[in-house]
Amino acid sequence: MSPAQHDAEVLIRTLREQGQRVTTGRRAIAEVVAANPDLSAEEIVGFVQRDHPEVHPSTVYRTLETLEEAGLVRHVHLGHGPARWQLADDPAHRLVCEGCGAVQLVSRVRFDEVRRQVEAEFGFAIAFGHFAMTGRCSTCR
Amino acid sequence: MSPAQHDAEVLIRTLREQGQRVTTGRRAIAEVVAANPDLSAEEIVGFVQRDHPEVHPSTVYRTLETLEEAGLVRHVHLGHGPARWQLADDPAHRLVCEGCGAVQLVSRVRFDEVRRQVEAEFGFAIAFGHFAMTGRCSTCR
DNA sequence: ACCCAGATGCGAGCAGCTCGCACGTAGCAG
DNA sequence: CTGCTACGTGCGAGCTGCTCGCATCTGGGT
Repeated sequence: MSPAQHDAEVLIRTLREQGQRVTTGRRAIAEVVAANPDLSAEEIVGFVQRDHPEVHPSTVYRTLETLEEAGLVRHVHLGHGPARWQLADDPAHRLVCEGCGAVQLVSRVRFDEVRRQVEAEFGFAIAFGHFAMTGRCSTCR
Repeated sequence: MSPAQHDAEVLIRTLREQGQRVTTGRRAIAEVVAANPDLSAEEIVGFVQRDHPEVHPSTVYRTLETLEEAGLVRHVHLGHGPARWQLADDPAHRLVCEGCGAVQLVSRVRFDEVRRQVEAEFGFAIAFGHFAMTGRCSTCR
């Protein structure tokens, strides 16, 4: 079993443990999100409908919301345009270049020092995640 | 003349210097943005239409775009919902609490150290601005 | 005072969701 | 294995926050 399949299993199992029903659509959506980080909802619809054309876009939106409330996935805004979905325990933070649009993945733990510093100085605990950080990558500077 | 009126004058003058036309609508929009940071486009429409009810919402959107291209204003996303507009030289960065929604203004220069650190480690120049930083304020933690 | 590129009012259109409703099915009780 | 029912779904309408095309108007140079 691939790591992504394993992740999807965990999502599905956790959903069931929380008293939620497991449907074909939910299972397919969990698999797609686990296997493909940073897809938009519309892209997820595309992947899901390859195998399950009957799954409606609104079901995808609602399922993503359910999974997010369950703390299993999260969405992040990389710029204008649709939100991007990923597993809640995705260990990377996104740096988006305003010049070329490139997305640089950086391990979250490498921001611990910055987080500590901001927390000490401003009493504010940054939750890197909901919005990407925008700026200029080394080649665009 | 209030500082905001002065700022508005600078905006208008710079527009004209860039070969753009100065209209009643543009003047009114510049004054509203200079006097009230972090308004949404729709709120700006409201303010402008008090004195100039003929100014159409689409004019406000287009003028904000023009002012942004001229480097005079910028928009920032504080969360879901409409963008918020401010003068490009607004010296504050926004920290938005995910718990209570409070917006904490922090002088940008106080992030210089963080910026330097991230640049040294990841080769990425963070442009605090287009997205606010989300997290938890001291009272919500 | 005249001219015309550029700005505006207006309304249609679009992206990205969100919601209400009727139907269908997961999952539990028996 | 069967039946029940509340939760999930397909479907389409609706909503927010812009964006655009077009005809008309006007700022500002001559």
